[in-house]
Amino acid sequence: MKHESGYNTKQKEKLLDYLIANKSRHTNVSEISAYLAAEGTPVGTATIYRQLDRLVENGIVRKYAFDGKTGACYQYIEDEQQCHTHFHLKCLSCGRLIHLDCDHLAGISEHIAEHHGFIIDSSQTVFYGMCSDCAKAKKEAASANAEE
Amino acid sequence: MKHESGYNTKQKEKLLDYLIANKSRHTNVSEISAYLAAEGTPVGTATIYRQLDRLVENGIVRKYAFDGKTGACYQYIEDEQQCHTHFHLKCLSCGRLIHLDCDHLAGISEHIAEHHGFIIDSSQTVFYGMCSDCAKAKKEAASANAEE
DNA sequence: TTGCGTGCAAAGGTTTTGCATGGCA
DNA sequence: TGCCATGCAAAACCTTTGCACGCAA
Repeated sequence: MKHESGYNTKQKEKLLDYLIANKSRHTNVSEISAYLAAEGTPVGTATIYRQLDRLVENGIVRKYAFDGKTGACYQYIEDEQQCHTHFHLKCLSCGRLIHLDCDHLAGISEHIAEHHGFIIDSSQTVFYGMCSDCAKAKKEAASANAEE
Repeated sequence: MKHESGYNTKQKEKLLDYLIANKSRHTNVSEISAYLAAEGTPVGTATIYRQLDRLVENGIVRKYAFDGKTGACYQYIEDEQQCHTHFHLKCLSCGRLIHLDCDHLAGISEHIAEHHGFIIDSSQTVFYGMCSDCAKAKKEAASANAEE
């Protein structure tokens, strides 16, 4: 099985521990770095990136690249199976990222795979739009500004 | 109607010209910058970003953010109407952008709007994954590397 | 003329790289 | 012991921001 290649160092262990402990959500490098430092095992940024890269390559961790400036996010992959039913919604107004576990949506992947010959990587796919809060706000602004 | 707001400058014009001329594919800032410079109308990077931002806001250009380090990509949106039932598939392997007109997919927006209170902007939303060609190629590579 | 758009340069943030050292196997 | 991983710092990169000047309206 594709597992931790290379040596076992405590940095790598701690890093993986953290990822696993937070597998329900995604983190980023600065969070990881801050945690490890606070935890008593400060790890250099370069090392974190290097380990993360390897973990991603080995399929142990998933990398999300929502936005160039925010920095990439990483998340431990618990099980292969959870991948295809999990999408993300990102609000373009407030920037909120919403995790979406929905069986109905899972059908999308299948539909597209079958009918369009395209395999969606839902971990990389983000639906952009507006969350209910922002939609409300914009609706009001728009009605005041209607021109067409 | 949401069009080029603000003044008409030759920089903006050239930039838009380039985007329209390359509407079949996506470009990035360095490409644009290089082109404009070679073309005899060098435009400052800051200006390109600023104009691009505005174009994106006005719905004239679509912005893709694949990866932090690659930089964002931009693409001219040909027609307004194509947007709301129209999703995009982008192959992460070969970079191909596939336009997807499909009634079934249109239901996605409604489902998410109703059940998740989120309004998808399909013109900004891109499904990332793998096209059939690349999937085939990868499948072979993966089976050769199977360890479990 | 007014004020927006532009350009330059500097700042900001994330990620990568080089090199010497330290630790795993 | 040999080699990989680490750390630090510098570099590279993309993007944003400040400020003065030029140009569109």
